[in-house]
Order: sequence, then structure tokens, then C-alpha cells
Amino acid sequence: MNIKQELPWDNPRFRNWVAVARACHVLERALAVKLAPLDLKPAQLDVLMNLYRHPGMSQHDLARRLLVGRSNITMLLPQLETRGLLRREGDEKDKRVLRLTLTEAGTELLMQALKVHMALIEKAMSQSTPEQCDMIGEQMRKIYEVLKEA
Amino acid sequence: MNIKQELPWDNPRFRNWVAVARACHVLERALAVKLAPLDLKPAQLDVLMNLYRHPGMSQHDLARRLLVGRSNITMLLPQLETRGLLRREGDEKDKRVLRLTLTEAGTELLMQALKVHMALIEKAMSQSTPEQCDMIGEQMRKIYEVLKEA
DNA sequence: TGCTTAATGTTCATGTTTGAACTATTATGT
DNA sequence: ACATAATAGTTCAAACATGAACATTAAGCA
Repeated sequence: MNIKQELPWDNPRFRNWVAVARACHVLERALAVKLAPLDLKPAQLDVLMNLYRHPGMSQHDLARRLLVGRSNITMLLPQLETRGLLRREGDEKDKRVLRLTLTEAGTELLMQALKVHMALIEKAMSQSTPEQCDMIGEQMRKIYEVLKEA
Repeated sequence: MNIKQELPWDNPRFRNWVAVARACHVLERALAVKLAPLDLKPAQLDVLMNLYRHPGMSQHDLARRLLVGRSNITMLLPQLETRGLLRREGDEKDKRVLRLTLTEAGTELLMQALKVHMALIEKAMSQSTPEQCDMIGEQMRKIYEVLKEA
């Protein structure tokens, strides 16, 4: 019985995806190290980034964008709110939802963190030509769309 | 004071990397769901895959390949060993190290899990041409090499 | 209107990941 | 040989993520 036939490692798609996953993983780890001086974790940076781009988001929307459970957000936010990085204010029309916005301090810290993040990404992506880089982004956005609801 | 100038989101490298991270994240989540019927987590699958490719690995080597702490491996292995999926045997020459190998059952389960994993990756990567796919893998391997020791 | 269903956020128990301190073993240098 | 360093693995407590059950509020519909 030839259990080994058609091994995934012979498949270019498999090997190449493994490379993607490893690159992601190693950049995430490096980011955690570089972010430590700011007393910020990658997950917290994700929160700040999303609130900057989408002020007034609800916790539910934030959870969906971060691909994370709602309870995770509930546990994550108090740390940032206590540090004065964001505000949670009840929506007037729908008393269930809490609207999230960055404070000045939150925006300030985000900008510092983005410098760190950006430097890492530059280091990683500067090896690709702009065309390659754009193509990668394009393919990845397709992948996200296909898997988002699977 | 123009804190907002030169925003990362205007930078193609940044936007494209964010797409990579999101694609990785969503595939990882989908994998966790599809693997649940086999009572296997993505982290455990990573262990099985690495032991299949590199039989006789030490726990330390495994930790380094998985980009994870050694204690994580210590906590992870007993679950798999108790299920009879792998063996841990002391090295003859160096009594500190434990050599890891898959059992028959472990190999069998790995093959089933790989079918699931492969199907997901096919779904994701089949949108790219073989040339695009190889280019992506090539760039990602470069990124891994650059960030590995940063 | 009332009743049912759905949505938002929280709580809590469980399982996972991490890093520092620890033991045991091997390597190195004098 | 002996003391010192380094290495492999474990333990433990703390941080973190997850999903189910829950309270509150809103929406749909008879």
C-alpha cells in the first residue's frame, strides 16, 4: 500500500504556501520583539491600526476584521482603555453597541509603533520589485476573499 | 505638526504585506475548523509534518523549526505521545536529547490531515498561475532568510 | 401591541503559549 | 582533572485566546 504517493511536498502550491506561512510567522515574531519597548503586542497594534482607519467601529466589527472572537476583544480593550489609548462610548441609537475611537495618546503611540512595523516590512519586502510586491498583494487579497467565508 | 504625513497605508509594501498576513490568518483559521474532526490542532499538525520530514529530530530542533519556545514543545508532545502518534527515545550518545519519530498511527493520521490541508491550499493557490505561485514562494523564502535572525 | 428571534457585549471555564528558573548532561579551557 | 560554560529538556506561574452560556437591547412579525 503506497501511502506516500502524491506527497504534498512534491506539490509546488503546497511548498510555496508553507513558505508564505513561515514568512508570516517569522515577521510576527520579529514584530513582537521590536514592539516590546513600546509595551505593545502585535494584537494590540492591530486594534489601534483598525481604530485609526475606521473610527467609531463597534467591538463586533473589530472582532470580525481581526478574525477573532468577540470575547477576545472584551478582554483586550480594557488594557488599552486604562492606558488612555482609546475610548469606548455607548451608541445613542443602539444601546447594545459601544463605539471605539482612538485618543490623542493612542494615535501618538500608533504612529511610533507603525514606524517599527514599517521598518520590518521594508526589510522584508524590499527584496521584491514593485511589480512582484503588487502581484503578491493582489493574489493574497484573492485568497482572503475566497477563504473568508469557508 | 503633521503627524499623518507618509502614512504606511500609502505605501504599497505595507498594504501588500497586510494582505499577506490576513491571508495567512484566514487560512489558519479555516484549517483549524477543518482539522477539528481529526481532533488535531494546526500546531499539532506542524509537529507531525516536521517529524515526518525529519525523523529523529530533537525537541530543541523541532522548537526552532516551529519558531516556538522549547517549553511549548514539552507541553505539546505528551498529548501526541499518549495518543500513540509519536515516540520519544533518549539518544545513546547524548543523554540530554530525546529523539522524536512518528509511529505508524502518527503517519496515518498525518496523511489524513494533509489531505485536508492540501485541499485548503489548493483552494487558495489555484487562483494563481504556476509562475505566480512559484514567484510568491521564492520571495517568501527570501523574507524568511532575511528575518530569521533579526 | 406582544411574542419570538437575532445581535451586542460580558463572564467564566478551559486550553494554549510564553519566559524564567531549575535539573541533568556535555563541552570548553586552564 | 577540574571548574566553568553551554545545552537539552522540564516545571511553573502568568498572560492570552477560545467558545459556550448569559444579560441586555433591538428587530421581525403575528
